[in-house]
Amino acid sequence: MAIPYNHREVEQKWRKIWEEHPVNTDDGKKPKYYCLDMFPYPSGNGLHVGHWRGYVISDVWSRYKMMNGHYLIHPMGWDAFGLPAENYAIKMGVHPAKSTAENVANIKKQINQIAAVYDWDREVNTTDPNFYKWTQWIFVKMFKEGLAYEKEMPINWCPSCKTGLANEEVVDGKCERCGAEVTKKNLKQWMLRITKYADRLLNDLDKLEWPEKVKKMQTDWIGKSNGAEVEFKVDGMDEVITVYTTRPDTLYGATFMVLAPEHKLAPSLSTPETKEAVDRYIYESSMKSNVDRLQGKEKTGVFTGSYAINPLNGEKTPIWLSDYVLADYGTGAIMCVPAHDDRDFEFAKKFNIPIVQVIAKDGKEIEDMTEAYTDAKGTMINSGEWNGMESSVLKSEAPDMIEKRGFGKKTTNYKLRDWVFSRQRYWGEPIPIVHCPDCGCVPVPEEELPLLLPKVEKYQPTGTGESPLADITDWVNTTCPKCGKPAKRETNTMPQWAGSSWYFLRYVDPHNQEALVSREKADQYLPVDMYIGGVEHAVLHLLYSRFYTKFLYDIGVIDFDEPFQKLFNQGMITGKNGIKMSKSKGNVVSPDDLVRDYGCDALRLYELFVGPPELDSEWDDRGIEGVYRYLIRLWNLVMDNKDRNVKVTPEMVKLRNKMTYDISQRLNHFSLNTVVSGFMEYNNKMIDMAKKGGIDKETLENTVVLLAPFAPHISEELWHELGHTDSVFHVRWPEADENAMKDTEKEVAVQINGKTRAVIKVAADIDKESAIAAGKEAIADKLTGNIVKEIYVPGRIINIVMK
RNA sequence: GCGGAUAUGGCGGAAUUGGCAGACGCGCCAGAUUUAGGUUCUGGUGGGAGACCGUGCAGGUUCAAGUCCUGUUAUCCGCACCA
Repeated sequence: MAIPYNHREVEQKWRKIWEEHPVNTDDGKKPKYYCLDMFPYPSGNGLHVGHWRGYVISDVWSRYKMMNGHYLIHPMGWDAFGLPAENYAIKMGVHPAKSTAENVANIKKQINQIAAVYDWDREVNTTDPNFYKWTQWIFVKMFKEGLAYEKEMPINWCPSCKTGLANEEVVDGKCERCGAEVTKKNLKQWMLRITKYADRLLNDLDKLEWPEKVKKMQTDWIGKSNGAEVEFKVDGMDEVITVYTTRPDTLYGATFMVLAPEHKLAPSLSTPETKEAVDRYIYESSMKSNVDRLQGKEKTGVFTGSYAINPLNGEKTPIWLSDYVLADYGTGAIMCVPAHDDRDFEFAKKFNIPIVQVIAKDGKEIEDMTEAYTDAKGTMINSGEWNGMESSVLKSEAPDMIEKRGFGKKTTNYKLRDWVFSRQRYWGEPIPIVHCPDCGCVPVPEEELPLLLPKVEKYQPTGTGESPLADITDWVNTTCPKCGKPAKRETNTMPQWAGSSWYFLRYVDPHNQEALVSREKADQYLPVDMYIGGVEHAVLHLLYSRFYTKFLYDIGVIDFDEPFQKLFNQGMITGKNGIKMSKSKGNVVSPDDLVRDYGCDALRLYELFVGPPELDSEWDDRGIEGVYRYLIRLWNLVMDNKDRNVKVTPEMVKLRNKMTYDISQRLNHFSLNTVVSGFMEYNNKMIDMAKKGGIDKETLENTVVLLAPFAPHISEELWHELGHTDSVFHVRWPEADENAMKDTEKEVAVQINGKTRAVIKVAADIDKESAIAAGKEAIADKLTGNIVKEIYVPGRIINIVMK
């Protein structure tokens, strides 16, 4: 009796050997392959089986690339600055530096259980001064290029986290982190001019092999629209209101105008009769929170008493105020065409404002309009000189026409806002700026970076809009790098996204003291070929990283302007009934026990086997038994047959090639769940074959090589049991000989009117007539009607159509 | 409201893209081994006595539909007055 499979022994043995003799080596000749995991925030809760999934997928893919002759960049690091780490530290009552270090050590231990081929020499940590030196350096460069600027403005403020937030961090009017309702607060903030890159961020999406869903989300977030700004004179006043519209073709249909209550002209447009109502409306709007404003479905508004002159036809249109117009988009004022816009229609109906149709629907004017006609399809009517034009044509030509006539201009607008970059918190990179009374904002000289985050006793957020750093007078008081006079340091810190926006560059040159990354190494190992992680970063981290990469390209640090060529979003692993795993729900499954009982290899396989990798999957512990049994059966199969000297038959050759073909195909399509089921299926076939007379060594070897990226330890062990001394990971990934896997005989279903009546075996190269004849013979007793049609799909189906 | 994804046995899920629905696994049933339980092994397992019926629901195209078309429902995700 051979030795039974003991996962613990096998896994411990190879873990140690691989540590001493790494399998991923750079000989300077192999092409690189950079496969990146989204680096984790080192949470105190440790890993659950859901975290494993992405790491297993990326490791399988990496090892597969390695066996195809690549040198891997497959690193891991820690996104350790930011709110979650700080909130955790506050909760536990320890300094974030301490809790972060502990959590990193703990999670690293857990990640090592996965047995991924991470190159720990490349490890980075965003809180390491040697790392954040370069995070600060990039900020200084951006400041010098005019991309980082200070501005006082109402920003999103989380009262629970006591810090400002970027637009991207506000979800449904709530804080992305803690769920508290976000309020507005006037604060002087550091901003990054990401809007300057809006067009490139949008257009370059085309170059990327990313899930369409993510591209769409970024496209929508950037929100580009083309249209025109049109100037309306205010009747009887020396004022002009500029509106932005994407539908200048409907200008003749503009029967009123609405300004956001925050519009700077709003208070001055009231008349003595309307003043009270107007002032009250402006005040009430200012008191509403974001959430209230979104929830108020019924439109509200007030007439100012003033009129604007439509520049095309000279007609007087009433000017209203309403909070359905956003102050910070376009010009904060719109022209309203109730006949062709849903919102304007609703407003006009409510306040009895005339509706003028200017695009004919189905060639005519609509009587008793009950909803707006919003398509730009149809001929223009009621539109003076534009009558008879096609609306879609006019829509694209009108901006130029308006520009020529001198009352407006062609304009492009974006929903994307500049990035609010300061946080009023302790645990982040200090913003390397000195405020000098004479010189203004002066960056810390590059050679003085990193500007260290001072150690403090009190790191709790103040809630006043100032960072806890403001209390450390020794640190705050400094001298101006430019003029040498007394000056004060910026006390805000950077958001968590600062480090994660560029960390992937550092992995290829993590110890460089002179540069963020040397140009040689950047050219050699970058960009990232495959990026694997959850979809939750679709518009946060992934947009910011693209922005940073483009900036670093522009200033010549790197020679590419997109960081991640391919992106794969793995689905979430949930608890029973699709409930997200969380400590509070008590449904967290820890990988530790499973590794102990079934081994790393079995858990790796099961992580893949639970379902299609891109979809969410419910975890069920019991299923792991299945893959574990498979490993035992494979082990026994190899052990029982490795020394039998079985004569190779064409069947074995066929099986081997089919297996190679199937596994490779599925792997290339990222159908990793079916790869695992494929291994089991072929294993059952090999066991049958072995029972009947044996299985040849070459087929066993081939199996073990194919399995290696998925279950590295057992594969390595069996590879050596099969008589090899070098690592299985140095074997080249096999190629299927498609000729050798062809069947000489095929099973063909014989149908009558699409219903299977028999299954026959025919020669694979049989001609149509013979096949049909053979089929008919097999079902002769059932051929009772008139045959109308006979269909033969080679190697698959014979269908006799009978009446 | 708009956009996207998903829907297949008791359960997770397969289905070379229009060609034998339910691969593979879990669970369950029976048998063998075992003093017994567990492990392991062998066989069975969509429904129905049956002809047949079966891929969320209703139609359609086709010799043939889980797959294509039209409509519809449910769940999840994203966006949400962006003029």
